[in-house]
Amino acid sequence: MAKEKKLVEAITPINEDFARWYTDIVMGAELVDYSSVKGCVVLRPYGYAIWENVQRILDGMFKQTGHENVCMPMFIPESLLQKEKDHVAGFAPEVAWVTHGGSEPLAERLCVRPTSETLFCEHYAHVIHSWRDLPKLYNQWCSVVRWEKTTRPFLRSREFLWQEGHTMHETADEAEAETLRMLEVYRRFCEESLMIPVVCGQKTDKEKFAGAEATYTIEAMMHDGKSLQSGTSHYFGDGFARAFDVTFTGRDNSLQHPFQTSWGLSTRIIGAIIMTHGDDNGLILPPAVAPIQAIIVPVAQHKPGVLEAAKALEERLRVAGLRVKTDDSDNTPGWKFAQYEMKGVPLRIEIGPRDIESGSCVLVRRDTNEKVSVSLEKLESAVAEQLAALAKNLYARALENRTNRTYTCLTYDELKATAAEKQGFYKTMWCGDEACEIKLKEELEITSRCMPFEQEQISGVCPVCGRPAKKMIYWGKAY
RNA sequence: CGGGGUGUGGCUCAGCUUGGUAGAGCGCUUGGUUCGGGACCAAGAGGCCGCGAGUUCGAAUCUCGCCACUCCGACCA
Repeated sequence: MAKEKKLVEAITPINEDFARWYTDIVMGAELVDYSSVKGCVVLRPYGYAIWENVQRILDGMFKQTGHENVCMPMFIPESLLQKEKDHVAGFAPEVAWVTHGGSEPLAERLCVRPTSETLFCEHYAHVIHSWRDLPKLYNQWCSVVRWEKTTRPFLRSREFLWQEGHTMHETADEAEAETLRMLEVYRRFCEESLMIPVVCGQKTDKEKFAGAEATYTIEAMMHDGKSLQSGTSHYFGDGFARAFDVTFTGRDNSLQHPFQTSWGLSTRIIGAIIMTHGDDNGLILPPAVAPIQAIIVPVAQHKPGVLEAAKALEERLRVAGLRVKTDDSDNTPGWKFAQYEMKGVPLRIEIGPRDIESGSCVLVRRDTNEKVSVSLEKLESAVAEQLAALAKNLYARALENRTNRTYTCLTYDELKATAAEKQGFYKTMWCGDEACEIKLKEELEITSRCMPFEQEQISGVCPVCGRPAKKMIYWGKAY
């Protein structure tokens, strides 16, 4: 009993205070540490390793779609940032400025990039001359800075890591297709690697990216029913190209502006993983990005043969291509169990004298806590099966949560009552007028999440104003 | 940027009301016994009480200012 009490004290229960639970997990699983600059966190080895796995998988997908990585400067001269007026209006309030070099004031202050559209455009103007130079399919992995007022690890920090893809195309159709193609890459990554179901759709004009013609999003629902924009893809038309004077000679020998896209996914996705899959015992990591996919815990490791047996399992699984570790520290097995549950390791492998005698080991799934004893001969296949089953279950659980928390509302009163009582997606029709969107934000404190690609005709009218509806839309509260 | 909370060994906090030798638990180090759900015993190390001014013979404690972190809102990826 005393032991159980201690376990509860270690992490705030998820349904008691979700925000505190989140902070407990982030610190307890050793993902981050705070630094002396507000909103700038240290990504510790375990947290950074998750990001490295995200990078590796996504980068592979980008290579398959023909994108090349580049590295842009981190400073943007003020005059360059100001060339596209919607863009600068959107970002100006939250940029950090460099005003001095050493002790000398700079002739022109430099902004620390909040995003790199302007830098890419300046560069594209130099390297794009002919339709034969198109498309340009670039991506960069970097950090950007946005001087947020309040901050939370992964969800909202002043400096964060991300990738930003920036492409230029000969035609509008081609650029629009690219925008949607990359959104689909994000969807596949989230659903197939992270086991997070997402709603794909378009943002309203109010919520779209500063300077974009259209913004598309993948929205994920967290455990508590709040929404998290997990990746975005923007279509710019030729607006930036015009503002930055990017031109090329077309097939018909006329001077034209290329059409542009950009798309990004950040370390915020780690917040999504935590808040989608975690539970009262800690983090649960999808196997594809787990730094350790299986943790081997030797039991009674001082007894002859135990550690050797554990190391033999580790070696076999490593050869089979798994990220695996043996914890041979002198902490007790119980301590190790709790520790790796906190860190979200998908599978635990216990091996002790009893197992060695019977030629087996014990596998324990992090999601269900199910224990199975497996013959050592079948180790590799059993581990693979358990990991696959866990991944499948993570997706199913997350989808179930989203389904249970998606509410269809036909009238304003119904929407008001639901938004007041239940956290989730509120599915309604919408007339398309921003006035209705603003009203919902002011009166019900909900914002539009997206207009899903998969549309349904759930009624004929907008519940806010009663006029004919154009689209089905999801509303919610967002992180 | 608005509202709340908190700053005391690495961590969680007590002490402050009523000024007078800086404490506890956990963690850490060393040695020993343990090991199938957060072990136990013993001996140690470790603090300019967030920072700066005041008041006072004397400040962790009282006064003023500042800073940081954190939570809840508004905004973003």
